Amino acid sequence: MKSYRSFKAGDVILWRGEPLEFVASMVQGVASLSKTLEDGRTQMVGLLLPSDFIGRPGRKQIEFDVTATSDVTLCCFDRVPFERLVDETPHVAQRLMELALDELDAARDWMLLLGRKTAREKIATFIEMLARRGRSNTSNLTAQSELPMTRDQIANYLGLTLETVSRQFNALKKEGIIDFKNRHQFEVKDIIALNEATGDDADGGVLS
Amino acid sequence: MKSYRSFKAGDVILWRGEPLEFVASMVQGVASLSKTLEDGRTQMVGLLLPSDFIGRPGRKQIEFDVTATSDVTLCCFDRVPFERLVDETPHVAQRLMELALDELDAARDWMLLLGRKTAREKIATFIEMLARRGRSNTSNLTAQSELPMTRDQIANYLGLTLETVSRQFNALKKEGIIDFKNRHQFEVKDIIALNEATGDDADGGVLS
DNA sequence: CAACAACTTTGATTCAGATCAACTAAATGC
DNA sequence: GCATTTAGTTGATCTGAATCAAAGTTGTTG
Repeated sequence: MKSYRSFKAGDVILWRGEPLEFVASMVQGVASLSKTLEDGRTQMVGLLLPSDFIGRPGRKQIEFDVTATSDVTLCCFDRVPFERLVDETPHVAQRLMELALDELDAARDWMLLLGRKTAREKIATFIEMLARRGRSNTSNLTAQSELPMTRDQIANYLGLTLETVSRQFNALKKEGIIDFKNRHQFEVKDIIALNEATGDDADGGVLS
Repeated sequence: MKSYRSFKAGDVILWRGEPLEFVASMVQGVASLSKTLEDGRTQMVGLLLPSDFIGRPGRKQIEFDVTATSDVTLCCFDRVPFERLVDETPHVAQRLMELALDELDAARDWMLLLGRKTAREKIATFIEMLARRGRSNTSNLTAQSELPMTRDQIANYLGLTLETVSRQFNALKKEGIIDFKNRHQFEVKDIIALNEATGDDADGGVLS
């Protein structure tokens, strides 16, 4: 009923349109949801971090590709018995609705970012999100965080090119707002300036 | 329990963060969901057409403004008894989940548009969507459709400026792909060319 | 550890779409 | 039906980010 599956960085976990045989919970690693245009331009439409859920109650297929961004472990459940469980347990159905609404809110925040934010604002928002959501597991207090993707993947998430991502990271570093321990570990040095750089309402994060 | 409410074009139906007193179904008109940055840049994150649902099962507030784009009539239900109905009727809860997943799919398609499509592709996608979704009520066969928003609102929906919207509409008109009866009535003259101009996979619409 | 591949940075140049600025057409009110 | 306002078009110019083009780094593998 329950099984673990592993994927290497770069592996495709699910293709768009493929029948969904299982639902899953992210155990470790980072995966991305992405959509592609005819000519190959791609846009990530979601990130899956540990504890996130993969699956669509009542749907037999998905409208995007799911790809392992880093090495990934999933905890999988067969779809059919899982759906039976959902039908029989209102509490679980309710929880899934909450998750769907959270994803919807996240998608809409990202629409604002993609449609209206400058490259600098996009990068600042992305860093701020990682610093908040993907806190490194050793301590909750250090601002040291993982950057779990390549510049190219970040570009596809933010609707930019990898060159622009690189330039904006280095601009924020030069200004002393962030610092890099190495290419995939960063630290927020000035959270106030970072928040200002996102373009969001000052109280946006506090209220939500 | 059930009541009708009317709004004039431009009226704000709900503000972000406002407690949700009611849920509603769109009876007529068009409303938009939008988000705003500190400095006033705004991005529409959804459109509500007749028969669409306003409300968030289990949530007491919304994360965006809802504004009447044209004159709007809503059929409203008090939130508390509605939630009781949802809790007691699995079938209704299931239907709401379906609606949420549809919105999520729509949001993700729009993320691809906002992040990766050119101005021309955005306009073509928008027209194609209206021609498909908002077919004029007199006949299902004519390609005559309503354009239920101003150039400025369209720009906020597509992540463009009104000038660019105007230029791209006129470019498509000059190419004979669409034609305008007046500013708010258009007709698709060449559906093949329009589809090509969207940048989507040729089979995208057929499979979904 | 050398050689190779993958990723990142940096610089020069270009271009799509934004911005600025008139001007025109359509609604709305008196 | 004329005046005023609001919405839309069109042109000129500017600019942020894309594209093109090397180098420089880091990581991997025999």
